Amino acid sequence: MDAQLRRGVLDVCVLVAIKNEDSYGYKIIKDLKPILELSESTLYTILKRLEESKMLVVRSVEFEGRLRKYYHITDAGLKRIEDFKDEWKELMNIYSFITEEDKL
Amino acid sequence: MDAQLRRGVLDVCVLVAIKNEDSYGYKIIKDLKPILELSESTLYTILKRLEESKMLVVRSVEFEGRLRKYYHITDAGLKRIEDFKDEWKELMNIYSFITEEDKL
DNA sequence: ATATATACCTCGTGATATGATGTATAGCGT
DNA sequence: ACGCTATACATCATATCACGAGGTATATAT
Repeated sequence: MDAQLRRGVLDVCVLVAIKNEDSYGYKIIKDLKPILELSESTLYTILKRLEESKMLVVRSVEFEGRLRKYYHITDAGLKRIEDFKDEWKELMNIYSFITEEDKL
Repeated sequence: MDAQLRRGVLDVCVLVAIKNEDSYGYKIIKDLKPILELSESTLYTILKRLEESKMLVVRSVEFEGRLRKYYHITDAGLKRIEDFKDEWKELMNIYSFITEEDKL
């Protein structure tokens, strides 16, 4: 998929991935794999940004000798998902423009 | 609309705006206004990029003492629009993921 | 005269995704 | 014992991109 189009949905997908159950980096990548491939460097960048913008909070847990950072969505994060749905409507208008003009 | 989401459709909208009839910068902005607001700096950046990637070709015309640069879409430009439609299908999958997970 | 519309252009900035690279542990096969 | 793979985190450099701010110039209307 086009890189630009992808960027528009990346952060929302990550938020959705942790929405119903707190999750951690490695698991998020595996869970999203069927929908959207993303590398670790990409994900951790996004997670950091989402944390800075207070859309999620982090909690570190020791698990089998390894560190795990569990991410939990905040109200702001939930709102981001809702806002995305509104933006999608605008995007549908643009899509209609693209396909209808194309028919002429 | 979210900046990232917007980026995914900007160049395709510009291509569609010149698809059926050659057009020039100022006119493209006015034509796209009901669909998508874009500034001159944004548009000219996009036009230059689309020219560099050979999705359109340019022809300069003197009109009432002012310079006009008419943009004409190429086969590569038309293909870009078609590719976008395929990408849209992928994007719809992602959208379904976002809305369905959200229901749980 | 001045403001507005037309029409182009460039530069600097901030935001972003991504590959490359690094650190460290657990577990499994040979 | 050794190497490999999976797990799990992190950082840095780079390239791409939209956009505001600012610049140039002409025609027309007030």
